[in-house]
Amino acid sequence: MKTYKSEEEFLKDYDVTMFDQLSMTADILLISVSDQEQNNYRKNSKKMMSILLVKRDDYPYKDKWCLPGGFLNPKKETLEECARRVLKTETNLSNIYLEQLYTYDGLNRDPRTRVVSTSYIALVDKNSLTDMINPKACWFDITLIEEKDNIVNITLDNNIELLHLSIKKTLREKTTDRYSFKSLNNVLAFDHDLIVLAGLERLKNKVNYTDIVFNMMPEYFTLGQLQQVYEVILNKKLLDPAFRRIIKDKVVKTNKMKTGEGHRPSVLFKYKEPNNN
Amino acid sequence: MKTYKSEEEFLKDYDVTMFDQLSMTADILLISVSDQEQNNYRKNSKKMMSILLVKRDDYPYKDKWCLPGGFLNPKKETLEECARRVLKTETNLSNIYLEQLYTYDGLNRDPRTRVVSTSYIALVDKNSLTDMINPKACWFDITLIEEKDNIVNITLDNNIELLHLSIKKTLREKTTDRYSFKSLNNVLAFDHDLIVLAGLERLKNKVNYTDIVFNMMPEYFTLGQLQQVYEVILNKKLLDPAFRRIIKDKVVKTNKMKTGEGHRPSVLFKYKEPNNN
DNA sequence: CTAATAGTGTCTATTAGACAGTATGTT
DNA sequence: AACATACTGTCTAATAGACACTATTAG
Repeated sequence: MKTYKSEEEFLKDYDVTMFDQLSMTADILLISVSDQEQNNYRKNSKKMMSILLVKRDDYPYKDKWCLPGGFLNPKKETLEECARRVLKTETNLSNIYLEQLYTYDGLNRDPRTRVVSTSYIALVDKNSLTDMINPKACWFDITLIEEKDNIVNITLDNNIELLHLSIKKTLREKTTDRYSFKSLNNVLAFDHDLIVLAGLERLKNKVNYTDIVFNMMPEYFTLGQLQQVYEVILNKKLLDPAFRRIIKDKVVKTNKMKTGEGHRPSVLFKYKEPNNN
Repeated sequence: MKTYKSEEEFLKDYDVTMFDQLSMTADILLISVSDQEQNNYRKNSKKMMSILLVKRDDYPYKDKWCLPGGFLNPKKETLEECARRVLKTETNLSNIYLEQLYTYDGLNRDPRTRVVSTSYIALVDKNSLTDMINPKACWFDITLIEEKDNIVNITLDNNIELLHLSIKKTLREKTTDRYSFKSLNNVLAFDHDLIVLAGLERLKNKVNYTDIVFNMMPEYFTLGQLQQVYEVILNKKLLDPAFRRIIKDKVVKTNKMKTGEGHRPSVLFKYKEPNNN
């Protein structure tokens, strides 16, 4: 390999056709919270986080599950547009909340050729789109357990198959928040095990200082439902009065009520846009 | 489409040129905090944040300042390795703290061809490497002013030139933290105006819940110096007792002192690794 | 002595956590 | 009436903000 003494020298040598180029993909971690049916008519349905996976029907990684994703057309679209195009074909939905997560670029993450993937988190309210999913796509409920030796176990369940991912986290230089992730069993195709974990952690963090949860909520919701969504994302119980204090400025009461639940009805709320200053 | 019996067979047949390809670069926002000389011998030197820029001496954007960066060699290196290689040629330093910031992929961000850039934040203690900089590179002190109409003005000063960037922020869907950024005057080459702002905001956020500042500190430092660095990053004054409460678990007292400052000497501290659980 | 920063004690205000209580629908 | 959740009041603990005070060096 020729070595360059400066960036300028490197660039001077540059010729589009001379230098190797590469392919890029956009991969999407589509996250939602689903209701688990309850046997007791009185009880509220329990919530679980779930993500959408697609079964690969061709090589490489034939028959493995992976995140929806597709190759970027560099002439025509941005990565986010690419992600939206893929989501459209998978879920038939537009106007989904999308946020860039991380760019994965391991040298051998794709056995075909060098492929760099920019991953996106997408958030939806699953209950408002159940019937529009591509038949090859499937929702998996998530159970995430953090072992104390920095190993994270993630179980994915679609009621037919159970996938068990196991990922090792190693702390990096002077950060307290940056880890190297390594999948111990590579259950999903490519490096998608890592994208799943990174996405869930990002969501967990951002829930506390942003309003992104509301992208996973229907237009009208009860505070109980909202609290359950927070609880399932944060993976811990919250106390009612504290929760209501925290979200009281983010929602507005409506004059609608949710009734017929076998217990006291509750007021339906809407998301309230923050005043911008 | 032909079907394959194994991944090996598939890969043998696979043609890389089947998909459109593109070029990638890694661009680095190298941030440090510098001492501003004081006329009064008694006073401590004031601190300013500064970033490293390089003057382009070729087209496109000839004679404009830009972030150090370079094209990825897709056969041989990851984006982070590419960033480290570029940093090595610019600052002659290895072992710098690097963190992926964002992937920029506007269709026309580079007039030559489609180029997607993954940007990195790099943090250093500038005072321990002043003499090893590439002569074409130059440190610029930063002054950042947030106007109330979501316009951010950034002044970059290298004691010879003054650059004045102006960027408009527009809030996106249900987030409270995600903005679209648009440069109003494109002072730096490519879309580097935006990378600068995004990097500074990221640093400001992460300072509160991570230990990244210590990547910008010398091995031994006084709490006064550390506080000044926090203050210049957060762009506000902190109260001494509160600051000391917050960082007391992150540092260890040494038996060294800093003397000869025209006032009471202060104890030198070191960074203390957190216990991992 | 003086200027300037180093460093600490303590009061107050704000926020988070905990618990117990009341309210109100469905069956 | 009983169940289950909705919703609120209030005490306590923990944390953040503010201010005032003492300490210590070079010149």
